[in-house]
Amino acid sequence: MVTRAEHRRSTLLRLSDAAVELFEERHPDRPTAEEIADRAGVSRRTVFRYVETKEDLAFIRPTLWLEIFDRAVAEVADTPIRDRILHGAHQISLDIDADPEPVRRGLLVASRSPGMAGRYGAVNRRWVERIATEIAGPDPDADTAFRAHVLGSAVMGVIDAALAEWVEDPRGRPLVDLVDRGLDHLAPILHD
Amino acid sequence: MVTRAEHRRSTLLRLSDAAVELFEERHPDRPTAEEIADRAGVSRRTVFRYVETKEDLAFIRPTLWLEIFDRAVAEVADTPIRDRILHGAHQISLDIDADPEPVRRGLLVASRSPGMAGRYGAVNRRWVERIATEIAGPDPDADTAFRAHVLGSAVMGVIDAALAEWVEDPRGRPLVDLVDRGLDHLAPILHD
DNA sequence: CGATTTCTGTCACACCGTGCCACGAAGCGG
DNA sequence: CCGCTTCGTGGCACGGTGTGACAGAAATCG
Repeated sequence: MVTRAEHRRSTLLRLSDAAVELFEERHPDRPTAEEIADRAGVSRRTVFRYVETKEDLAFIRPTLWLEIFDRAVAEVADTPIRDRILHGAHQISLDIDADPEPVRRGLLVASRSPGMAGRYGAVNRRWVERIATEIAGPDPDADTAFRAHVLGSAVMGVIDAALAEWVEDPRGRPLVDLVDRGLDHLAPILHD
Repeated sequence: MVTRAEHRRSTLLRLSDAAVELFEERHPDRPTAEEIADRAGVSRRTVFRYVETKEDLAFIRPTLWLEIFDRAVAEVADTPIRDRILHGAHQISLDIDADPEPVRRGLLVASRSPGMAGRYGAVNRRWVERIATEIAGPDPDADTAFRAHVLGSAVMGVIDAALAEWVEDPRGRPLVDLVDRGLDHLAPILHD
């Protein structure tokens, strides 16, 4: 007997893998929702019970990272902002290292398909907001919120650039190192 | 007799205005492509000769800003990066001031519609790349490109935050001032 | 002017994303 | 273990999207 949560999670990852495979095989065309559904062993209708558009299936894992980040940040809530972000990146890296290939291939597919830039941009923006609230702290005034948004975008830029480099060479430097190096560029302005 | 360039431009802006109006009227529902086409006085088919998706019609003006930015930056090509960006922002502000309402309403519509966050994210990303290449200069090495991407995201964050504040109160401080203030946060790290 | 290129509307088509309904399997209190 | 409820699913139908193909009008060019 399988719990509902386990079942949902495994179906989601099966859909994700099927989608990434098919987006690779069909490039530059795109698979239909039905093909993805068939390969994952579910009906077309069910696909849209897991994601809003089929393109979202390429970013399932990066989307799940938000939860990891939340938990990680909560663990070190009373440390400086830079440490919190690094700790979050570290926990995410551990998750990636457990099985890097699907992540890498998903990000590659995403970066090549123009139609996906939009959906990936949406994930990106959610991350910016998340990091900005982390920097702003509770009840920020207008100026603090403004500054937090700017720094949030900058940190997201670090993560983006780090991921882009890591995707090209997954056997190279660990993702955390790349993020660490990127944050160095922001060191003069990144403080609580 | 109307030149082709003029004709295309006026059709595009007519589509943009029709779309913004209808997205406002129909909120939280969304107008169909056919309704937008009818109001703009063209066929549904023609809409998709101007934009890839109907949601793009809310950002027509921000998209056109890229051209203004390119021209402005070229004018002051030999000044420090901060001045170039400020000059670009200044030229864009002049364009906005000529007719601010459509811009403001478009951005408001865009910020409220979840489906649009994605498409707006795509525009956002094009801006990040554009600014990053401006910062990186010609033939950047890997480290320079990495740093440029980080700073590009940060600058985009400034513009984003400035636009968000300006949209809320268009009679408040001019957009250039808001961008200027935002760039102050990046001053310690923003140099050539 | 005629030849050519660009823009348009019409039509047809595959596909997307969603509401609705019925059914089976998981969860839960007794 | 048993009934009742809740959740996840497939099937179907439907309005809507975005695109290829084609033919005609309008501009550009020589």
